[in-house]
Amino acid sequence: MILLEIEEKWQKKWEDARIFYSDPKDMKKFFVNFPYPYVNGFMHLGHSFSLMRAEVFARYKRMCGYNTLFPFGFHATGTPIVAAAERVRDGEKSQIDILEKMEVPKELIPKFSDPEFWVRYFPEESIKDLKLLGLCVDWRRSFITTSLNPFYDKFIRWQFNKLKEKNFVVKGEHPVTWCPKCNNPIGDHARLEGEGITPEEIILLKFKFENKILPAATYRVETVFGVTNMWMNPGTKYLEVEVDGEIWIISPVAAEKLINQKHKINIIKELDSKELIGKSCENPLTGDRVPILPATFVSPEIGTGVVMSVPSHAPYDYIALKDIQSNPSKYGVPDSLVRNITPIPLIVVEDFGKNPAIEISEKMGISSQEDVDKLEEATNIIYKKEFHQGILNERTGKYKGIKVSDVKKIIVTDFVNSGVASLFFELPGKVVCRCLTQGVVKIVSDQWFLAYGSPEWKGLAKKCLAQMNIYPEKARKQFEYVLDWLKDWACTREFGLGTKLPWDEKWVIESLSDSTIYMAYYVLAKFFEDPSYKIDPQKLDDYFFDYVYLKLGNLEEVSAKSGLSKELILDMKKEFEYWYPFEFRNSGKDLIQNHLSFCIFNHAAIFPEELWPKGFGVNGWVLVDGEKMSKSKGNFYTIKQIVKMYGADAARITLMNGGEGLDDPNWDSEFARTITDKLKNWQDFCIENYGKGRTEKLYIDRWFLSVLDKAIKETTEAMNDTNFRTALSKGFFDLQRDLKWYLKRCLNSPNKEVISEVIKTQTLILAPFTPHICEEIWEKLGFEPFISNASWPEYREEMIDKISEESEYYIEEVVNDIREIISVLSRGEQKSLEKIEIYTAENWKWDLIEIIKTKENMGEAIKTAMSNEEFRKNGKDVNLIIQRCFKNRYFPERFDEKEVLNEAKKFLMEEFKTEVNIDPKEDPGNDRKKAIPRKPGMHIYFK
RNA sequence: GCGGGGGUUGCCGAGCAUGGUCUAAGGCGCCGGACUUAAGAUCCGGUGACGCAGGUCUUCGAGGGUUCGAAUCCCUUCCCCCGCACCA
Repeated sequence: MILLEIEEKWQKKWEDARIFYSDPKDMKKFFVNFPYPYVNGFMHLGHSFSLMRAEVFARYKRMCGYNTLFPFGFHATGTPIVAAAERVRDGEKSQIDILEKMEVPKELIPKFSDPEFWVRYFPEESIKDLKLLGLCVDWRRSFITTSLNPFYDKFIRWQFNKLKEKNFVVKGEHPVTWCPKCNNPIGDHARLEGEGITPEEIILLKFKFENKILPAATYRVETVFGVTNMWMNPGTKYLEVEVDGEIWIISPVAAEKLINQKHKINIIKELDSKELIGKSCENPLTGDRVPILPATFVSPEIGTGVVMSVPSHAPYDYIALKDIQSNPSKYGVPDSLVRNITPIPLIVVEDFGKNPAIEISEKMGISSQEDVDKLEEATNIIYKKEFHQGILNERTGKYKGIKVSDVKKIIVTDFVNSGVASLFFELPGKVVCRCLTQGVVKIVSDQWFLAYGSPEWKGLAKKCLAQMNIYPEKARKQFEYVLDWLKDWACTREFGLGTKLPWDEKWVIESLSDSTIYMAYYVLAKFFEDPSYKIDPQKLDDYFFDYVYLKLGNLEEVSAKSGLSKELILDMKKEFEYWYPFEFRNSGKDLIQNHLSFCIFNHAAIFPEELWPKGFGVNGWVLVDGEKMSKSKGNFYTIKQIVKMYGADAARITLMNGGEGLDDPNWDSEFARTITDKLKNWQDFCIENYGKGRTEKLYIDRWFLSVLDKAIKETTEAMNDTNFRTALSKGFFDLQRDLKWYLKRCLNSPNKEVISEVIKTQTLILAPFTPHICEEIWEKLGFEPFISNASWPEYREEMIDKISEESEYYIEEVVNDIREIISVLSRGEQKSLEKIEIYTAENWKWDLIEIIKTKENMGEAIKTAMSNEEFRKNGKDVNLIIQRCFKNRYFPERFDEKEVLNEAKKFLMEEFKTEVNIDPKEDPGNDRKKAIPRKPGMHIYFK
């Protein structure tokens, strides 16, 4: 059963009482937020974990006496929605399927051909779903991004003008994976094929051929010193092309690529490779003349279709060369041309001989250039080894004696500067756009960048990070690394929803760049989203945001320009000054390397130090019953579905119990299914027991109060560190177990004060996790609504009582010992007991422990003990006790064992359903002698 | 390769900072029992091995070391996961 009715009831009450509508007040504040979701679908389980961490923290802080703000926006910036809308318009089946699978009402689907409809529809639906979860969000502040929201649009323009003023926006060019049809970069998510593939730099080495250039493409520039010949594919056409004033011979595909990579080209004529094969060209570095030979492994699709041959270090080259040397006529070249070609060793690696490619080919038994799998493997092995360990030999001239990994960059720069080489970008694999077009590399010029690579900006960002709380602290290193590693970020696109770049309106600001400081916008959204303020966005320009956010300009002027009253403007300003900066922003760990770091950078650039972010939380990715969530696996759930199946409280607590830290949290369906009953039982228990019970005080009451206080302490610590699973574990599951033990121990007759205290505390601890049922309990117990606004239980050091805990632990151990003896003796058979006799340790044994506990070591302890005559009488036992204590470094706290046992006597009798005697006069088995402090002797009699 | 995080008893997952009550919490699963006409749920007990009196022996990726004592500290080694971007 689930608790939908109760949930609805309280959600309505919260809304009616507007308790989560947070306004500035004369009290300490806490601002929590969460990266707004992209509105191309419903919110799902994947969002919900990160979200719930913000939610639980917000509720917790509220109970700790903070005026807490938790706003929630929606992100529409970027290309996916526009692209998806286009696909709907084109009637593309796969896209319509996606919408149908999401359970979008069928009749609405045609409307999704308009991007604006997505932007209206999904935020509305998401808000409904999130309300079902019982979030403590101030919904007045919700908004969408892009120019569809003119206020936000103005805000982003302001932000970019600020960045520009500080020279943090710069112009430049960079290579991207590009779709020629969509005329846009193809991000990973927009690919049918080729995820993770990015442009790689490859070097074109300009071999001279007649007056022309034969550009050989290679990842291994350093091997140019060992070239023995060139390879061209005998079966394909080549082109003679004018490239930047030189004549190049390259494959047709390569010519296309050059156009996209900012080269001016002009095709002169087509060439048959036969016109070149058999002739020779000149190595631009060594001046050697080398023959051009045919090889089928050369692909015209990759690089330039021209490959240099280094048989000493490249297995492909070696095998092809061997093929051709063994049968030149088959390849149509004269024997004289190839007979004398011998591999030229260049790179020295300890474990390899002179010609590693030959060795490995022989070892792996590679016989033909068609044996692609083995050749790839061999190439990889050699490449890795030579790159990391290889040292260049004398043939490489001035690079001799240097490690390949150290010298590679230098060589490239040298070659490019001296004009013998040219940079080129290549995709190391096939990329296919969602529109089915194959991706290419394009060098985008006139591109605007956020200069995250700038050292001064990095400096500010690092300073910002240093003053932040990172939850978990473990993730800080990751942030430090990212701040260092980030380079300039291309912040504009030619296509998609968003805000236009204020000074260059052909560009739209890209989605990760318009979402960096918008937490400050929530503060104003309260005003912008409320039409009764009659704010005209057209009148709000930079001067306005300057005033409200940065205290620049003067009120008179701002009021005059904006047409807003001074009071209103001051209210906005005060609101901002009250709430900002934010204390906690939580997201998945995947956002560390972009969004969260960008957030740091942009705050550091625009705002003064006191307004920099105060804390980030990051977490892993939700697993569903141990498996990755995915639509294809059929374990993909929206928030709506989850709430329907399990209820909001169950969903919330299941999420928070699923994990913490950077590990992937796990949604446990079994837990979700069973937890509601447990919560319901708790409710019943509370109602049944609150304010009832005996007034007499027992040991066990003292014990439980101590345990309760410890639980509060540990739970509070966990909550403060956003370790919510630990908090649940200590503050709910452990506490419930202790409660059970307590009830058992007091034979179901709890002390009135104690039980009431526990009920109250436990319910308060649960409130951030399962607020609905806790509200219900709170109300039933007669407290003022709302528990959401009640105070988190306070920990009181003086309630911790070590002696009670010790003595209770003692009882537990007595029970365990009795059980063990019974089980050993009964050997699986059922035997009934006649009686149990327990003998506590004599007083002198306790005295002994008091004396030896302060001693440094065993020797000293024995010495001291034996100086006392009474101990000396029992020398053997004294020795035993001392040994035990020192072996475990454990000296029990003294308490009256007999008294404790006597109080627990009824319980023990109940537990073992037999007679129990404590310290009986008769001791036929001489069991008392075996007793040591905290470990009584005992004798068990069977019938 | 670079950077980060990990390898714990059937599984999940604590513990490791501050070495000793650590055979190592808790959950799940499994076994036994109670309840029930029965199933489910719930509750109790067990769940490394051996043990006819509360004990003994063996385990924390692997190997070595420090220590009276190591899951915890040090060294070596193997393996796994995540990120490395132009994007939500």
